[in-house]
Amino acid sequence: MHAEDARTAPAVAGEGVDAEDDLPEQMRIRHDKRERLGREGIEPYPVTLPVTTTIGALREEFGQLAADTRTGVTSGIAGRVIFVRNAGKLCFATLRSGDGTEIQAMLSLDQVGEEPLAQWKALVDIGDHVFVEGEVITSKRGELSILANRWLMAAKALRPLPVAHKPMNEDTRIRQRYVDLIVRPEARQMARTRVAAVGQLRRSLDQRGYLEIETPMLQTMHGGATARPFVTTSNAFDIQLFLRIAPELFLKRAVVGGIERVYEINRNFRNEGSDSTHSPEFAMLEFYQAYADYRVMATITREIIQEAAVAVFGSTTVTHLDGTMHDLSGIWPEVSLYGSLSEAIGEEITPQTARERLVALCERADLAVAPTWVTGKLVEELFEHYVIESFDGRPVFVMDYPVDTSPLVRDHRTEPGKVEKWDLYVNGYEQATGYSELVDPVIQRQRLMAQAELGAKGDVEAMRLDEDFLRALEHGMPPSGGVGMGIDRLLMTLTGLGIRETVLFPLVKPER
RNA sequence: GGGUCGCUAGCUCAACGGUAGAGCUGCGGACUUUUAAUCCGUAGGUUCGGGGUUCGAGCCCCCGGCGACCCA
Repeated sequence: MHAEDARTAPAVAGEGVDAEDDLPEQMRIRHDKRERLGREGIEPYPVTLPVTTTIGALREEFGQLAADTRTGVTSGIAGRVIFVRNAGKLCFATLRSGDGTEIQAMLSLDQVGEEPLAQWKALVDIGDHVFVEGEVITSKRGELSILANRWLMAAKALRPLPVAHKPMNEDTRIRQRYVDLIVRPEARQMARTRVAAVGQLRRSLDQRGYLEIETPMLQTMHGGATARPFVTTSNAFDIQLFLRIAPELFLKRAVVGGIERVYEINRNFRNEGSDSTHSPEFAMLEFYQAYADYRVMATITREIIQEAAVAVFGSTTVTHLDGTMHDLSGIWPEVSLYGSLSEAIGEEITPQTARERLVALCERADLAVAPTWVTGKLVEELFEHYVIESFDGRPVFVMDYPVDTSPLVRDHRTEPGKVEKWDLYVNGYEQATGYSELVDPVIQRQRLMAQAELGAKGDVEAMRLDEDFLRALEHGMPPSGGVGMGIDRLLMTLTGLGIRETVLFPLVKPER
């Protein structure tokens, strides 16, 4: 009969009805309930509700009451229905607020009346936001409850929640984080852990006399890192713009200008793929300090990570979500990049080692080598292949990098061919990097010229020759140390989760 | 980039190439102290999309989409 209607009805007239009919059964029913609420004079989406307190506040004030207590206190609270237990003349529902605190609503025939109780049973689903007003009591089983004298819909949910007791598919969790946040306490906790950690980073740097600034995300020239940028356009200026890959060159301009301790926490964008440690957009802390070198910066980096751990866990021993404990206390070991690699492969590797030899070593290790790679890049690849696993996840500072992969870093004060740069590795990934910054404008120009040559040869990751940055350096930049630290990766270090769990709404391919 | 695996009801998962099922959720009923309530009854499907093989495809083959893991 329905099919008959659809066939004979005019297409336009039938459209709305068909769309409704195409909904899954459970959504259709919730749409019907929304309609019925309106018909029966219960606003499904009221603009305001007579809320008098929060679930958390009631928990705090009355959390310790003995079973079967009446307080004589009347409160109005709102929350999302997460469980429903309806009996004939007495209904229970667990309400939860956004901070995760919960309270039980009780609706009894004699308190709330026949029609409101029937409407509650018929129209309230798991997932709805409801308002309940009544006396604060504890049930016979001791559960803190509101014994309702009336209820109102706060917001009708048209989609059913997933089953609360089976973990959702990971992809769905990420794509529909709003659902993940509703059903999974760990997801809500991550949002708060992130705030705790980032807030502490700010306090740690503020206490050390740093000034937080914001530098351009839209840049006319990308620089400060070797990475492929996202390209966009300014219609008004009719010019090509880049989403920044790093704030480095602007923070250094600020140091030139006299902001001698400066930092920024903000997003970088790199036009690359994603995996469990990479995301095309990621949050980054960069901080620069005049009259400091890379060793000073390493110490500060260790301290602020430890302080973040204490802010989150109350201890420098962090507990990952899988229950494992990781000790971040004390001084972290340093290893030499070239020294540790030489030891690992049983052959002396130096900045002077011939390119052919390094290529041969890479091939022996089954590492794919691009013909454009400079010797430093080959050494870094070999290092990542042979050495990092031996760190066993513990934090390690890897010291003194090749000059040809680090165009913004000062030459090592004693070791030719190397620069004063470290990478901090934790759990096998790069957590932070620190430099003694290159401040000699003549050498910086040479380095950027070399980058420009690579770019001319087609290296899409090469840095550009930023004349304005060089002009700034030519005004004199004090000797400085600088650090870049991944915020998402700091959260990974603290929680043991993948980057897509530390970011609330990571970029995912559209579902089509 | 390469390899392996996965995609089935709102959710989590089954199903030898032969009538697509279960639990929870939903719907109807009973129940005034429940805690993932319980009991009885019941509905719910474009098996990721497109081609092919076959009497017959969720399953086999090809192309594509999305994802996970491993490798480089």
